[in-house]
Amino acid sequence: MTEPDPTADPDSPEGRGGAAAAIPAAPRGAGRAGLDRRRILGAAIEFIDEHGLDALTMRRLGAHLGVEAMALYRYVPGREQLLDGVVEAVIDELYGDPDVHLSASRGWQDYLQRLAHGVRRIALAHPEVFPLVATRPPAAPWVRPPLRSLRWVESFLDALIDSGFTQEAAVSAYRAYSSFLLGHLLLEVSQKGVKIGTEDHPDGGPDAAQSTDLGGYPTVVRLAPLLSLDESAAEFEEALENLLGRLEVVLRESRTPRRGDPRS
Amino acid sequence: MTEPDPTADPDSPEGRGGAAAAIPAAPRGAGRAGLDRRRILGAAIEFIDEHGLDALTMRRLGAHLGVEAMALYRYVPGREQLLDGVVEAVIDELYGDPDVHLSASRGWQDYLQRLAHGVRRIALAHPEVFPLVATRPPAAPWVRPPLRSLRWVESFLDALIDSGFTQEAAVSAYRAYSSFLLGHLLLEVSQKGVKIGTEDHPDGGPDAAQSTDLGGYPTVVRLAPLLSLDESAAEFEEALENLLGRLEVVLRESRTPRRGDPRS
DNA sequence: CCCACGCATTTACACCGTAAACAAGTCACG
DNA sequence: CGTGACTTGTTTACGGTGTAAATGCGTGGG
Repeated sequence: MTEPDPTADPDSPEGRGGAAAAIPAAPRGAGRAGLDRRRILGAAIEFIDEHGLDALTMRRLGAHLGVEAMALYRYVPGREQLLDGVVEAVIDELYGDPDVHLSASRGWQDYLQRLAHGVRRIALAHPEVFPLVATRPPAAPWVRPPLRSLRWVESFLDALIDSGFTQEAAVSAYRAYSSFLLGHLLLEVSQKGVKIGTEDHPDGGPDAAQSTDLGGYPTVVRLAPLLSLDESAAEFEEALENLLGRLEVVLRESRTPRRGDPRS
Repeated sequence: MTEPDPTADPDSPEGRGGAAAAIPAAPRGAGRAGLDRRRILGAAIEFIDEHGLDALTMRRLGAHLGVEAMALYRYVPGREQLLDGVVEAVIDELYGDPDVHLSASRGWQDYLQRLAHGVRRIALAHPEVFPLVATRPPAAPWVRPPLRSLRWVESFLDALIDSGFTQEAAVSAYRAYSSFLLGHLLLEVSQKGVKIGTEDHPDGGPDAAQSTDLGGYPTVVRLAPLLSLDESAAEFEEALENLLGRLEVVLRESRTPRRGDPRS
């Protein structure tokens, strides 16, 4: 069952072997014994995925781990840093993804493509966590969401520069790529979250007037089926492809710095 | 003074007449008398802009208005809804922007361009508020950040459809446009917030090792000047232009619906 | 005059993050 | 074995938060 449906989203948590979904937080056999920073972060991610970000509380997370809230403070300085640790841990799942490489051994396009899908996989696996990635202030001024860790930025820049990009081009590519990834995934995740998140409308009135009155917006109403259609995967692919194409142009232009001779 | 510098960012709060910067919350002359939902929302925006989102508390906002916290509850159901009201109010500043039109009277490209810059102006004017726009769950499943209000979505779709886009093309353009705007502005705002936000490093050691050890990231270190360069305005313009170009292609193709004849 | 009503305050409560004191292992070493 | 230091988790306590409920308090109409 769940045989590989060709129309399925390749980055959705169900449509894949499960990489980048589970965090190997508690490799020990037993569950209860031995607190640990990794275990705490893993539990926090699990908790957020399950109950939402607002529900995460030191006390509740403690309870979830079978421990008192204050116990967490021995491994985490405070709640803010715990959240920082959460986004770091989530991003670190990239290292465990066999489809994402740190070096552009098969060309920069392959590198960027794999990286993008890896990040998307993470975003879809942790839709409640991902907004954190976008919101939390970055460590260094230029390391920005969603490629938070310096290691990935380094890898990104190296990959492009090794592939022939100038330094300027690599940096501008980093910016374009980051903003594309962040925007697209944030939007996609927010839509996902709503589609399943809030299904509580217990006031089942007779004809149930929708939340807001759609009265004055005929076009929106008419296009509602199209608007609520979920073609995220295809759109992502297309936008990504477009970005890569754009970068290719940049690269080609940057390779012939002065000579007006593309030689066709 | 502050004469129009050609290199200045046209969307920055200082580089402009001031539209979309001040919210006309309290048109009444006096300050203290008469609470009011608009006044509360305006004060909340002002407060967030000034002290950051985390600092916003019912009690503090009350104090800021010269009133007790519970007084706010007569005009706002609760804190969550207050924040919803804040993003709504911020987005509503678009209506007061003379450079942004609700209809594409001068062509859809002009419309999209003006809208994008209008939203950018708002984002830059309220960098602390804008992440809220991205994070808050949308009212309807398909009305998503950053074009939260149905009225703008309606206007957007109408503008494109009136300009010859098919319904499908208009919807997909809406998605591409939204995600572009959101991603770019979120990144830009987050970078802005850091650049000025955290200037507190009172531990002025002798050689002051930067926050994290930049040891293992030579490329990042080498490109730091480039990475911290702020060319947001130009990048925004370029990415926007590219998006418009892409949409133009979509439009052209969508105008020849079936004939398998691109001719050449 | 008075009283009802709209508006702001006061009070109260459960919950939050976290500082500080405390207890309960665990382990090295004499 | 005793004993002290160290690790780990708990208890207690405090100030702050969102908000329900009761309380005051002008101010205008009968």
